[in-house]
Amino acid sequence: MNIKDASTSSGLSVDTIRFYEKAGMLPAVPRDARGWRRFDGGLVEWLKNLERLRSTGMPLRDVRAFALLVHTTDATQPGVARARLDILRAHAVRLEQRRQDIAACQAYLDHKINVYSHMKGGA
Amino acid sequence: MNIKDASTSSGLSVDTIRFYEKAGMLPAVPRDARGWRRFDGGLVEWLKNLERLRSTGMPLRDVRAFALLVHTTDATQPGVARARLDILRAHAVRLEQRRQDIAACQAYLDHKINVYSHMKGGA
DNA sequence: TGCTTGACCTGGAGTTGCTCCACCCTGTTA
DNA sequence: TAACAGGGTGGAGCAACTCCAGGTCAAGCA
Repeated sequence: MNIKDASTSSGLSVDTIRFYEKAGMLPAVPRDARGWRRFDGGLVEWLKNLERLRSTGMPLRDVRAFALLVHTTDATQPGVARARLDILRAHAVRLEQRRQDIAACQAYLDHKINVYSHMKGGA
Repeated sequence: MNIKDASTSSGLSVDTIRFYEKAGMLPAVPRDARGWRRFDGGLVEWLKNLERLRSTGMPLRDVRAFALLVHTTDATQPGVARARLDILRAHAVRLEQRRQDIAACQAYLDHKINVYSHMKGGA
């Protein structure tokens, strides 16, 4: 699979994929004879994971740390699974915060939309 | 109220408040004899609105457009309420997308956390 | 055969939205 | 009178992309 298709299936832009590779968030990406990146199923799955984590606000430094743990260590070794868990749990906390921010903002929007909708000049 | 207190009650940093003023997202902020900004109740409420909108990802250009509409136009004039509604409704759509992203990521995290938790080296 | 097209490559500049910093002014407190 | 706390400004720095110029290479076509 070429980078364009990897972009389409992962939801990351072509530029972002190249940026992530440079930033050390991908395992070694194989190249063909022309020097083009080749993406197999495992790599595309990893890109999808990155998209999930980033679109919900995990900082790049955490993503990079997680990537390093996943691609260079063995989760069955003592401490490694724990280190990965710490990063994921921290993100779970962040998600809960964001969920609440969104709920609060939705309440605000519902109220304002209701107010404006009933005005003379409104919808 | 000084800028520090406005920061505390709005949840925006002092630097961010000054940045928003420069970016044209606040109505005229009165100054005292020393040149210090003074924030009254209405201004603090507006800062809280900005915090809600920004923390949930409304782009600055939309916030700026909304601020301009709110502070320089009369919502009872034809078209004005409608213009404000358009911006708020666009954000409501964005929120729904984010809610879904978060739900999907939460499912991913739950799965991964479960996997790592049951490993030898895990928690 | 040479020419154009299209998909990729790289390095680097530009953008958004803050965040930090150095340096300055002023009222109060010891 | 000196230090301190709270503000002010302009500008640099940073995160995370995004865009762009200029280049390579294989395929299609006149």
